[in-house]
Amino acid sequence: MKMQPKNKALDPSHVCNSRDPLAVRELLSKVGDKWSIFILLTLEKFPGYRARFSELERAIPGISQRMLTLTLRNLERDGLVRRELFPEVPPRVEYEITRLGKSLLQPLQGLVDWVTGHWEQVKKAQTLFDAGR
Amino acid sequence: MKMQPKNKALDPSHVCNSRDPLAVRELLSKVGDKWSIFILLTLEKFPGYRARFSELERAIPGISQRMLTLTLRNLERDGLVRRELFPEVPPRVEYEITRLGKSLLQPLQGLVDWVTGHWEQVKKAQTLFDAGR
DNA sequence: CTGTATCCTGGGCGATACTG
DNA sequence: CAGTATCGCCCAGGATACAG
Repeated sequence: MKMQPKNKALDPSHVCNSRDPLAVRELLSKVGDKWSIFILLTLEKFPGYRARFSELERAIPGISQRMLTLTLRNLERDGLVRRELFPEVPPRVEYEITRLGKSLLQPLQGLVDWVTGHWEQVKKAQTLFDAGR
Repeated sequence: MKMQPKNKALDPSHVCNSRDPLAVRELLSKVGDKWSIFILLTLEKFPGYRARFSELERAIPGISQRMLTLTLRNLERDGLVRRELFPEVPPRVEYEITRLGKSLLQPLQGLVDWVTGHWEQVKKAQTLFDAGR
């Protein structure tokens, strides 16, 4: 975490206090990575917000074993997901969204809704922009 | 965009239709990059949701000229930001959040609020996790 | 079944220099 | 002032093989 020098004369923090953005950026550096959203939204669809490793793997097309493990580990570390190991053979592991994780699902749903409602506009803006070179 | 094989027996899409996640992932691949959030949230603080290039540069500590240009260009392409060039010498350019962009600020504010309310818990979860190795 | 260990590549992004 | 061009580093993440 880097601290920027405090120069009152040049510091524009009276306009943008830059605390919110910093924290949100840190959140996005977690949940904004390639697979976290998929895992959270997929887990949400399972009964009891619970699924085992292999179920997630099948439910998320294109994810590699490696990235599923790593991303789940990060989500677990952030307290968004809980891991439960059943000592059987073959081993079974279940992942479940925590209360904290569920609380995050609501603002995320806000993004989902925005996309649903505005994606067309974005696409149109893009083609318009690209048309103008 | 890759299509997964359609095997009804194994396809768990009745559980997770995987359309929402795909669109949200695409959104996050834009707005979830290193600087977009900073620009949007910073622009929001300026009167009239407007600021010139150099103001943004000063208001966002650490951003390079290159990334400011590139990120602004992407936001403009997506229709989230409008660029206005005043043909003076020296040239002046102002950036303004569009209606579409403003509509995105609301779900983004949801994320900001979540961070504000839950960041402590995340940090605590992390130290707990790290303590257990 | 659920991971872990390596290797490898593409691209995001910073630093720097130059332009109208 | 507001860009564009070039170079180079780093690392997220894919492929593959192996392990408990």
